[in-house]
Amino acid sequence: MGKERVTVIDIARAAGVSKSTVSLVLQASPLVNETTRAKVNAVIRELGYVYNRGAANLRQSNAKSKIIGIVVNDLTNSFFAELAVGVDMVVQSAGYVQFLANTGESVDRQREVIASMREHGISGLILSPARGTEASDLKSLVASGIPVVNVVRQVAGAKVSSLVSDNHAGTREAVRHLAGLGHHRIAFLGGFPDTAVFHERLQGYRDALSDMDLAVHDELVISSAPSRAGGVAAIERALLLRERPTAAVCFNDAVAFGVCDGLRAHRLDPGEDFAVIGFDDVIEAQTAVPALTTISVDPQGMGRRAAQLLLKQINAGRADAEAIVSSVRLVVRQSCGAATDKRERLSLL
Amino acid sequence: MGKERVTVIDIARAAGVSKSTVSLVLQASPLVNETTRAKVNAVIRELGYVYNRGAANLRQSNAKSKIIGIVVNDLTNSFFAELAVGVDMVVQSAGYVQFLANTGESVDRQREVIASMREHGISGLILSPARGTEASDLKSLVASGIPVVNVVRQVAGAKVSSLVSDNHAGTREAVRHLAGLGHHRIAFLGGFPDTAVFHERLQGYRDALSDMDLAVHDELVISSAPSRAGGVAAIERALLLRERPTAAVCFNDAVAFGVCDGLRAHRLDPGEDFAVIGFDDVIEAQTAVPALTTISVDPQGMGRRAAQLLLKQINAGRADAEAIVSSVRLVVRQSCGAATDKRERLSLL
DNA sequence: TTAGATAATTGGAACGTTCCAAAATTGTCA
DNA sequence: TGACAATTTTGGAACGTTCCAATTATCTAA
Repeated sequence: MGKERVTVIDIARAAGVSKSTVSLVLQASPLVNETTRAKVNAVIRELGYVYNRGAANLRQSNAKSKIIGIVVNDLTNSFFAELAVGVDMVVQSAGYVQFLANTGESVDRQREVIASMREHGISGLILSPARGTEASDLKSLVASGIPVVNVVRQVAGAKVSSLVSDNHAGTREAVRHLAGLGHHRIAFLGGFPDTAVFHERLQGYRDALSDMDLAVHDELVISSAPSRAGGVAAIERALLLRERPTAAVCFNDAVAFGVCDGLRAHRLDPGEDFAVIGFDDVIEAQTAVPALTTISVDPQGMGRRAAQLLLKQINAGRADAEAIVSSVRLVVRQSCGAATDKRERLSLL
Repeated sequence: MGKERVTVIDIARAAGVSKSTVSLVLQASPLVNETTRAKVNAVIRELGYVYNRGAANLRQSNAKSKIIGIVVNDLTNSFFAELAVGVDMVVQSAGYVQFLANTGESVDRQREVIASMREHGISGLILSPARGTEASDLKSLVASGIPVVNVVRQVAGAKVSSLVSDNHAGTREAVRHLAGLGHHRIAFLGGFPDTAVFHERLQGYRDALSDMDLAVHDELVISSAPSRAGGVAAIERALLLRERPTAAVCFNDAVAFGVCDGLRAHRLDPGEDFAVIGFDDVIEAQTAVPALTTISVDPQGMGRRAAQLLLKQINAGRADAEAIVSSVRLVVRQSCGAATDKRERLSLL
């Protein structure tokens, strides 16, 4: 039953008009008479017609496919899941649909999925590049005139727009806050040192220490995987130091949660005995115990802004690359030991 | 530069063959001579040709589009993010690409995204239905012969395959384990009571209590949003009871984490003073402190199996609906107070 | 050498839509 | 009523691919 497709021609026949008229109705063209439109629409519903976008954008090679691609490097990290949700929101409401793929930090996989998306005729791409992505990986894509917006990470030398958070200002503010609370041995924990993001955040940390006339101790910078497990590992090493730190700025929230876990495993109370600050403000940050003080980058908002930027470029035909640095703000909660009230947490219940 | 598309005809001209031959090369047909194939492939690379799938599956209306759709009801829940990653794995390696959309539990949004996916000619759909989805919402989809696999939640009366976890056996085993540890006031916390999943898990809880000759106290069943915040709320209410429970089986891991948070807020130590068991085994379950005892449903594995089931149906032309109940197992960690070693956690570092 | 088989190649037609130029219909006003 | 404009409608061509039937090139063996 219902095996063979209902086409625009079937509709035309049933409604007693030409296929061109049906096409105009489908595009909500003002050229068609109201009565005709109503009749055609009725037939469309009756026959259960479904529009064939493949055929459509075969003809209109300029006005593209209404698909935008989004590829992220780690979907299991809730930061990226939320980013994707933010993108989805604006993209949907603009009548586009999103193709989502996960690369798991593999540039090979990334190449495959981008190729596949091109074959499907995406009109734009939002990309959180896998580690090790080079400008050449994106070259043919941008050469073909498909707008690309990089998020979270930049790719050096690539002529594409980017939207990254102000990593330098973020860690800088975090360190200043901790120093203001009287800490002077502040660690920087987690993250892979071969990424630009890591260096930006680390530099913010270093600059803030200088600003506050505090010494920079290299042994207090401990890199690790940017994950919860990595956070546990990093704090373990930090606690082995002859002179222990009393506070830490973490590469991201996942690391910060791991650090809290590790502290507890040593019978230390995060927020009381040791101050912890994260980066990202993922959704769990406010409900965790202790609630996490963190640099808020608002992943969903970032996804929304990236999508808007991309749509702007798609509509503009070919806007030239712009680099947007999205500002961040410190959200003070319990984990840095400075919060004075519990209202924020309780209001969630 | 590079504005106009390179087509199969351009390739043909440049390689000195006909477009039909190029087409055969693209399909890796054995009919074409090795030398010709090599030459054509060289030209393809040289001119930077990209395959136009839209045009292709316009012609071959039977062999579909190599797109599979996946729509989930809450992508910010890491369970679904991991499910999507699992689906992506097998779908990618079968040469398909995945269209992912998030409904945020809205049936309206769900209707929109499914319609959009149909227009793009998906060859199959994996669906974790939004709350309130009815069989009629899927009717025209299955009538058109597109295979659908429901995951996590079933839709009553819908003639589609489904893959759900054995909810009843899961909570049953959890309760038995707690009873075996000597608990006899065991709560069931979290979840929306208007879902089938809730009832299945609740029934497993009840049946296990009966099995163990324990009384079923209705006040120990406290529903809430299936989220971390919901877990906090549920345990708050449980601790207000005249006769407090000493253990809880939670609707899912998110609730369980919230319960741990809530316990700590009352200076109770989860695992020591109160036993907590979750459901799902999300990735954080093993790294959390205390590591969460939970019913493992292996979200990635479930995604993989759902994708395999779907691909099987796509290839079979039209396999009839099958309902698979995926078995679950109790993973004992610290949060139920029964774990004897820390090796599992430490091995992660 | 050639008949017959096999291997390799090829030109159109077709898929379902949109666009274009042109035709048909309706409306307006002197 | 006729002439012109404005509104609606329409038939084909085109988009980039695959399929089919048919053609051409190459091989085999008597």
